[in-house]
Amino acid sequence: MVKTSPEAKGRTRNRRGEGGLLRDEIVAAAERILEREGAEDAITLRSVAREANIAAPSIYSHFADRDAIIDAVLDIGYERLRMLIVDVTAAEPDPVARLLAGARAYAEFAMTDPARYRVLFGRSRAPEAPGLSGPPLETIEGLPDVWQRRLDAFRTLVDAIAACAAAGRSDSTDPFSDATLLWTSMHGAVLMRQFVPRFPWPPLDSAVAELAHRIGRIRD
Amino acid sequence: MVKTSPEAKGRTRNRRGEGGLLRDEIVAAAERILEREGAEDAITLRSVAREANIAAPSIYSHFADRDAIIDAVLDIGYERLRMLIVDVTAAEPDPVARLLAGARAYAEFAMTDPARYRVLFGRSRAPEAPGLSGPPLETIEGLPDVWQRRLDAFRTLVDAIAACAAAGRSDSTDPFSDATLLWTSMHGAVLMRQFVPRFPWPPLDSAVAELAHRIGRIRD
DNA sequence: CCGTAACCTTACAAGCGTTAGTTTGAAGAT
DNA sequence: ATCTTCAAACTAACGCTTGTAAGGTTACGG
Repeated sequence: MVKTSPEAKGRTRNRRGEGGLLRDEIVAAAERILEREGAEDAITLRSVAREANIAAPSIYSHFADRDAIIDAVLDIGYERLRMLIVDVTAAEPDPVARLLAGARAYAEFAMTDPARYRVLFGRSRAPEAPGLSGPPLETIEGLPDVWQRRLDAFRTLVDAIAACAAAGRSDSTDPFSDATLLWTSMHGAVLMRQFVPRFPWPPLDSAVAELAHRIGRIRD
Repeated sequence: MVKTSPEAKGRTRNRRGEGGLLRDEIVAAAERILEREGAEDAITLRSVAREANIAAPSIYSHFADRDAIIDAVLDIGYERLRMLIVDVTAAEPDPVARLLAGARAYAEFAMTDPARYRVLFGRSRAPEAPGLSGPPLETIEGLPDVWQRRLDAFRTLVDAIAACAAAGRSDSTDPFSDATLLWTSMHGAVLMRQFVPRFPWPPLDSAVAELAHRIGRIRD
């Protein structure tokens, strides 16, 4: 019997050599679940399999285990965030405007897709990727490759503040420290908004702008 | 059969009317698990029962369900934090010193007991307590009683900034907004430090002091 | 010595990650 | 046009943990 219906059980087999197609569908399914359910542990082998209309063990052809799926979701997420910020900042010639645009984009990313953001930057389970724990490093250069890519957005932030300072628009004497402060502050701002939505929050945009100005020491 | 507990099975029964004793032991067990495992979902009925050397269903005499246990842990946690801040700030006559002391205490609480802090302010699962979701409110006065108590520490922060402004030590014109910014910023600072321990973080104390100064608009 | 508070054992249905073995059907060879 | 092969999917099942229901036992206070 030929199954062409996409909803029916079982999947029309991929062509030879195109098994990788399913891999992408699995990740996409995992992302859909994450966005819909809003919690990382809603991503189970079986839920992903259901979502992708697949038998659970079929996943093992493409991923070593459950964590590998989540890692894939993570990588895509970090890349998406990086691209978003690059896109938004590249167009801005003015350093202050660039800083603000980047910060706003970061915050909006977090609020638009809260579950994904929480997985990216607040994963509760096993942040035991090599290099995540251990003694603190002198510079982020010492972090493993995975984190180099993951913290690319942060580097953009450091540069943005440094550019403001170089242009005489900011009093920052330590762009790295100030970027760190600004980054974590925005992190807290978006997470708390997600956690207590009914709190009388000021608009996120103005909060981000205030943080950027005060922490980034922007001249008025 | 594997004995996971050093204690023999079964519990010496409490006296009549003292069943409440076990209730406290259950909560204590849950707190121990949370601190040891570092994740909220390590608190299961059965893990708590094991930790308390109790049969799992015995918990139902004292708690309606799993969530009720966590709620109890939450309530204790919020109260502990509130007390800590009250203790630390009550002794300080100088408003700026009081602000700094309170902020530092908050941050230290979060770093000393990371798992508990995350459950208090970053609970991933079902923040569906009445009033947590829904339309945003005009003031925090509209939040339900549970959250009134829970946000007591925040009120202290608003007052502290207002006191600084009143004493001419801060340029804040909107203590509520500034307190909000400062609160969420500290939240982000501690969470990120927990999430990426190897990042070359500046000392938490100085980060908190910087945030308090810049966001609280403390005069130099 | 009874009633009942306090705690117990047993059991169930779900759901999980994972392993093992089997079917299917398109690609390439004959 | 037919056969062969094997990647890509399947079904079945194991062993585990979970929350919870139902009902049994023990020993203290009246």
